[in-house]
Amino acid sequence: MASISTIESIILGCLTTRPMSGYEIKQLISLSTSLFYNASYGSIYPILRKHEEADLVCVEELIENGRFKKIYHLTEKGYSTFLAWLEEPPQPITMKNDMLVRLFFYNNLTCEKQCEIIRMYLDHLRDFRQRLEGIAAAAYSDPYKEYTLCWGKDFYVFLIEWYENLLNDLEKPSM
Amino acid sequence: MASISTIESIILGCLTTRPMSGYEIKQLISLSTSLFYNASYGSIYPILRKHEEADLVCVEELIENGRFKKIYHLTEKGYSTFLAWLEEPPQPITMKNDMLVRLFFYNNLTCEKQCEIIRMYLDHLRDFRQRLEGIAAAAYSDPYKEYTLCWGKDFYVFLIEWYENLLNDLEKPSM
DNA sequence: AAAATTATATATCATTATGATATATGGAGG
DNA sequence: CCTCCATATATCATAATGATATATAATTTT
Repeated sequence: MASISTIESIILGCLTTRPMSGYEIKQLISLSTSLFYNASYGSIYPILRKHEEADLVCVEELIENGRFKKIYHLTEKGYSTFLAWLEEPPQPITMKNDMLVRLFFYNNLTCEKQCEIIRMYLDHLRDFRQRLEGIAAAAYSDPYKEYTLCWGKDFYVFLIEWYENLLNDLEKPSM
Repeated sequence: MASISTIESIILGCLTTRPMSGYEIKQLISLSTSLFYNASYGSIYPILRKHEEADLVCVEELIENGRFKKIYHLTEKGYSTFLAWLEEPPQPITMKNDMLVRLFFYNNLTCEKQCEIIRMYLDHLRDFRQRLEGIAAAAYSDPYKEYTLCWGKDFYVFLIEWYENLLNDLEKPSM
């Protein structure tokens, strides 16, 4: 039995909380898992159709406030497929972190320029962290969702401290 | 002037150290930036051709030990394009971290199963960290490459500590 | 009250990137 | 001698992104 992908699983996972539309799934992902796993409309809509064909979800078409809407419901097969995925071994973490790529090649830049960019980057990291801190963990339905929110906050604290140390190092006059 | 992408820049960046083949570029990326930015052959070879057409690199075709080889050299235009990229503002970090996706939906699993998976995951993280620690920073030509290696090690220390704390939390009998 | 903007909602598409596979040769070890 | 691994280039189906198109409802601004 061929296993399903992470994005396919996230979509099923969203539907374990309640039936919702593709648009609502995208919204939920954006303000919950997007920091560690994102998905675009260009993935979500085709996967929902694929899930429907595989009987993992079923569709309820309705008109709400004059607006056409497709509500996706998780089937039992969809739920058991999701549970099976949950127990599969996690894949290695991959990342797109171009600030570290820049740092890797920083010997091509003057020290002033390096520090200027890192200072700007730190501002951005602190801004982002502030926005994360603003999200109330209590808004979530269970402790696991709080844990992952907490991971995001901890990760940005790690990044900020790391770049602060780097800046200290670079600003220290070398011997 | 349209800017170049991060992968396109990494390839130019590799060529700032010395001229090399597509195969060598892939090798260098695999054991240096891959942790925070990876690239596959399916990206590298087409980009090298694109760079050649844009005069960012030039090609030296040769036969070494009877084996056909294309050595790519960075042009001046290629170097200035790379320098311009270095000063551009960094993009937000994106990630594929499916362990956190699993955690996000862990209310669907028994506590024993949760702990079992996290313990296995911690083993994997510790293994990976050990392998990272084995890479000698001294092998690198400049301190910036050491910094990024150090970031990788620090990131895995962060992850290990984070999941150790999580495991403690989950194993603690709830009131 | 009209206009503009934002939110809801689905869908598609060109471009980008991955992961796998194909092809071929040299070198090392059993 | 044969197998396996490293070197080396290339392509391709599949996946995923980011942007755009389309349309309507709700809200905010002028």
